Amino acid sequence: MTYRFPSLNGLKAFEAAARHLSFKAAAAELGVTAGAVSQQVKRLEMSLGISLFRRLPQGLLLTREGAAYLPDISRAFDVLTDATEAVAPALNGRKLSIGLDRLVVERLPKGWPRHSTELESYVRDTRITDEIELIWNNELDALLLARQTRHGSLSENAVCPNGNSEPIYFITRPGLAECRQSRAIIEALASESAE
Amino acid sequence: MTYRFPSLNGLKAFEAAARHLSFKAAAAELGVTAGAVSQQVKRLEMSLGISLFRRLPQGLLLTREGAAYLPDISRAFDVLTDATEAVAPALNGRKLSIGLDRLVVERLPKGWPRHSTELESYVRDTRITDEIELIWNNELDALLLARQTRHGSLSENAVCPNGNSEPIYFITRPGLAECRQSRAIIEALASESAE
DNA sequence: CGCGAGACTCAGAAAATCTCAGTCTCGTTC
DNA sequence: GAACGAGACTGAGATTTTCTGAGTCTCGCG
Repeated sequence: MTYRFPSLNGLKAFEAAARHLSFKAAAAELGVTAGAVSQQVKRLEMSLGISLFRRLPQGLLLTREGAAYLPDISRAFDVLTDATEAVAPALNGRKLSIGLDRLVVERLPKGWPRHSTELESYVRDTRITDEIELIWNNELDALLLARQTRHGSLSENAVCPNGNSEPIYFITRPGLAECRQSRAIIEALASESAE
Repeated sequence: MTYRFPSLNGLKAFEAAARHLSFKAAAAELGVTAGAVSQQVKRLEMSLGISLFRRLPQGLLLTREGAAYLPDISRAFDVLTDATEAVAPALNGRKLSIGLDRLVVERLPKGWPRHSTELESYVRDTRITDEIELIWNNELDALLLARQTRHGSLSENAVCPNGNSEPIYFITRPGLAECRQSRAIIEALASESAE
């Protein structure tokens, strides 16, 4: 099974331009300049060998082909966004699942992360474990370990809680390393006073 | 309406790799190196914040998320290919519609393009007209004109039939200018002996 | 006739992507 | 259990794609 379709960026430009019937508006939506959209659409038209828009002085008009193409492209985009949202909900406001090893649990304040209203809003649940596997499985978002571990290409972040020279290791998938949630947790850990 | 989805090239790599459960095979299918696929998938995983594959020594395995994601992505790709095929059938073996102006008709052999079995397989139909509009409408693929015309950014190709110093102009959409069909027609025109 | 809006074009800048060469990890073979 | 092969990974640099920015063009309007 091998698919034939044109440049996907071109489709994005086409879809937006067709919705707005304006390259300028489409450009604003996509966060690029109008020239970029114009070029993308032109390239798409060339690769398809048909024209999708009629350029009239009053503005754009879809050709018959363009009008026929648009709904299908929109539908495909819907499928993509829905699927993406389902499998990887936008990080906005999502809480992370954290695994803690036994040693770490002893070093954290009682009731962590519930002891802090701020932290609570970043952490969904915790469980006691040190299995790196669970991160690759997406069953956990991150692990807090008291000892260093082999972790392949996961992201590791050593944090020394306030007044303590023993670091705690924050392990997570690369994609989560830089998100607000991770930052907040690491920062909170750094300033936890040792028990 | 604004869509959220990750790099579309990354999705292409993911889809192929997931079907083959092999980056190497996916790379072969996509016509790139395995390293490129590996990088694309990794970037996709990072942008989603989840892992899609488990990398085992025996090969790849989809994670639960990867497995959930795949069918939707495939479906979206199906929609895209079908839509594209519907609106712009692959040029392979497609015949062009040509418009001829009156003067050109007089200068072509009787029964053109039927007089040549080769040409016949490139031209679907002809009609007498000189309206550039019809090309932008996709109602015609090309125009053969005896006189030069303003044609915006359409592709123009002047051909002098054998032993004739008056050129015939072959006008078409940019995307069709270089295809086999256009080339064949232009070449045939060049060697038509004048009436 | 001058103006404004929006699309277009072209060159160069910037970013994304690919290749290439080399590494690493396993599993297999002898 | 050492050598080997397969396939995935990595990083640097090359290549290709895409974007920007400035300037042009067309058209409608006052």
